[in-house]
Amino acid sequence: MSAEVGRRRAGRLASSGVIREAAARLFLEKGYQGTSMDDVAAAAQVSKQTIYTHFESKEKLFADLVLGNAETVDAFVATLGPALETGELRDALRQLARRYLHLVMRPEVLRLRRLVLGEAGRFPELARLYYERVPGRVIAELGAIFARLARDGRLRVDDPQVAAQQFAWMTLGLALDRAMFYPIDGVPQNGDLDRLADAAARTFLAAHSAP
Amino acid sequence: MSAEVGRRRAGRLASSGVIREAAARLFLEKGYQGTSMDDVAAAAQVSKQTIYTHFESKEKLFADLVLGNAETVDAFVATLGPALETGELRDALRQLARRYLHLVMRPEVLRLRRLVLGEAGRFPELARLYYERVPGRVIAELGAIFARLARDGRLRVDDPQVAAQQFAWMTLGLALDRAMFYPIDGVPQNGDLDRLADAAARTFLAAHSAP
Amino acid sequence: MSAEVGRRRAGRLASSGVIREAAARLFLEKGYQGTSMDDVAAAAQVSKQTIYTHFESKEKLFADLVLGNAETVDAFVATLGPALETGELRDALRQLARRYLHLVMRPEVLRLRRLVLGEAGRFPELARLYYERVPGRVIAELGAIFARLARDGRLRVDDPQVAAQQFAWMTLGLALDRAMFYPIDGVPQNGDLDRLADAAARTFLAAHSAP
Amino acid sequence: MSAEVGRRRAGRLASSGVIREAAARLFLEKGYQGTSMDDVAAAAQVSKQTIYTHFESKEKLFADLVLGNAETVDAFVATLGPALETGELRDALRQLARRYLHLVMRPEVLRLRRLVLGEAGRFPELARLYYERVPGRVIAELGAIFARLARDGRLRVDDPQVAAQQFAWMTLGLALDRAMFYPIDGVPQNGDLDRLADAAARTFLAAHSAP
DNA sequence: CATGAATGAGAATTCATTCAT
DNA sequence: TATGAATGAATTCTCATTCAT
Repeated sequence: MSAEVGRRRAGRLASSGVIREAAARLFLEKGYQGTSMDDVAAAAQVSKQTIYTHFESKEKLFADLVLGNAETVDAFVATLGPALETGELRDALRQLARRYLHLVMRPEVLRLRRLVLGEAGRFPELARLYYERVPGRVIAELGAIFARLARDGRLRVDDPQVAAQQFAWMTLGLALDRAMFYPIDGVPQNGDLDRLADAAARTFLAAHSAP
Repeated sequence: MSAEVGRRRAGRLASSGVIREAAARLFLEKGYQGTSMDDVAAAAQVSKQTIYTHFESKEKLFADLVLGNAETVDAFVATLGPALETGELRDALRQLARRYLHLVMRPEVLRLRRLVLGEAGRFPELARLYYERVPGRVIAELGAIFARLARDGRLRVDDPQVAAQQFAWMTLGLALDRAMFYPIDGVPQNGDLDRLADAAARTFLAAHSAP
Repeated sequence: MSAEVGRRRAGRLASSGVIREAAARLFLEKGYQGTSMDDVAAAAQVSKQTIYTHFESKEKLFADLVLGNAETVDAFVATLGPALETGELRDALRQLARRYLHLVMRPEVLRLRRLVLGEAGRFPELARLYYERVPGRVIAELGAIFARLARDGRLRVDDPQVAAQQFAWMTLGLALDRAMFYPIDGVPQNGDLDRLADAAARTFLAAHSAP
Repeated sequence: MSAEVGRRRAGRLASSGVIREAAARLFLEKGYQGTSMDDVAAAAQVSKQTIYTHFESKEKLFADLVLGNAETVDAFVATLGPALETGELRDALRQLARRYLHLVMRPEVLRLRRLVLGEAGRFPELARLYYERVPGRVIAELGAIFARLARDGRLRVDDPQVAAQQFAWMTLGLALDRAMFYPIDGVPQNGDLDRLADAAARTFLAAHSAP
């Protein structure tokens, strides 16, 4: 279940990378069960045994894919503090809500999320890790920031963690939940997302802005 | 040969129901792919073919289970109007948030939700139906109620549908999302849920209560 | 394997006939294995058990159908003698060749022939019976007539049975064989058949007409 | 690990051939439906999945068998021209009729023919191909030869194709048709076949020999 | 005579994984 | 490192037939 990421040696890189990409594409498109090792081998243009040279099992290959993609979050999380702690809060929150929602509604992200959810029964540990590294991480970071904003008197909240959850879920809630149940192609358009994001920021501030 | 008319249909109804129950239990516990028709037959103590006498295919059996359980929602939805439109709003909203969150966090509900999400790729139509009949339905009803409350001057909202989403997702958001990724047994306790519900109601009113 | 034909009692007739017709239609269209007893029951609009009330088994039902349709041959065979033994032989032979070929190329006949051939492995006895009662019967009768014609000096043949076979197969040969291997719908048109029949009669007479 | 290069492909070729032979034996003996993939696997002493490594499906395996055996015809067809276009025609035709009939009445050929006929409903395309490559091919070739003989004044025919059909079916007709309906073991003996072949040649020449 | 429910024995096909080279 | 061949176990679904009523 450990990621096997980052320790690639030169020789392995070629096959390993090709396999990883092929597997990612197929898993995201057709699901875990819907993807056979034969499919992966064919898509990566290697023999099936070659996959087993690089990845112990289908489960390991899957775990590698899921956790290997958590990097996007790092970049996003890193921007949260700067974005919120400088300049005017109202505007910053609105911008943040928009960016957050757009990020989460990207097809790859939705697909990965659905994939992990769908296999949470089979891979509980993996699901937990994914949650902590991706959605949980954003909310935790947001909570920390809200705490600092509250301490500085720029926000009025009782429990910053709870406030972070409320902000996050007011923003994402419906759009994300709907997207999980609907075909991922037919996802709402940018304009709609902006409206939702703005409304979330507005409500949040109406309740929590410092007097 | 004609004296035992009394328990004529016993055999039939019994099988159908027994199969349904066994299938429900297994699907919810082990997922769609994780449950074989042999498993269902064994659990229901009927022959495999008997299942096919009552249900056209595994897919139909699955659909029957998923949509057959949408009734719980009817009861809940029916209480929304009365609960919110009489008496003091603040208290009613808090009570509602609690009831809503408790309902959604019931293990059967979580399991079914996860099951449907996990199979949304394979059964897009079914996922859509489930969404519309269950979570979508609650939010739609809530939106209608908020619209009436706004018209009567008891609530101050721009767009009642958006407000409904915000209220619903502020309430459920984190708890539900976390539960989807974690083993369903280890779900938060009542006290925690109440805290979250109360906080959601408070934030919502802080932003939207009539002046 | 015995025919069960002709001993119908009033009460049974209704169902029995309906079943027989439905079975005939289905067997001829979809083959023996391609037709399930469920199909027959559905087509006949009776319960499956009702079929078993009238026919001991699927095999018996099949045999009943195959042998029950041999009656068409009786009528045709009865006309052979009169047709050939009166009037001018050349014309009579040509007419006969045409009628024979048209009869055999009728879709129902082709279908039944193919059906029996296809199941000859499973039902050897039935195939033998069919052969004797249908194609074999015509050739035997033809042989007898040719013998009489030879005795009367109207035909010059060594072995009337062999002559009958030659006449029959010169007439049918290609058209029939081809039809067995091709979809039965796309069968040659009347004009073509007539040409073949005429050519067969001509060749036969060129070789065998009395001096 | 690299010393045994000599028998490298043994395993592979062995399996493919063994499977093919086992399948041929079983299909010809018990028919398409009568032969299960389990049977084939057992007869070939390989696992069922190994069959699927070499043949995409049961249908493909069947098609492979049916069309793979068309080569016998090549050899026979190649001899037709030389046999008929040199030497005395009367004798050549009689010899040809005998060889043709004997070839067609070989048990393997009869069995394959019956197999294809029996499955013509399920595999129309395959039946068509078989017809064109095997019986149709012989008749077409015969027609071409008859055309040349007619042009050279050695044969007197209106339509060489029709004459070819008549010759072929006078020769094969009865024996072949009967054999299709009867158990293939109890087929007529050589002497009988020769009599039929001779009679066919005689009749054909009586009608068509040049004056 | 008629029925709906039930069944046991197979059917083809798929899949993750390993072996010999 | 890479491969093609091989496998055993499992899966969904079908079918002719029989029981209880």
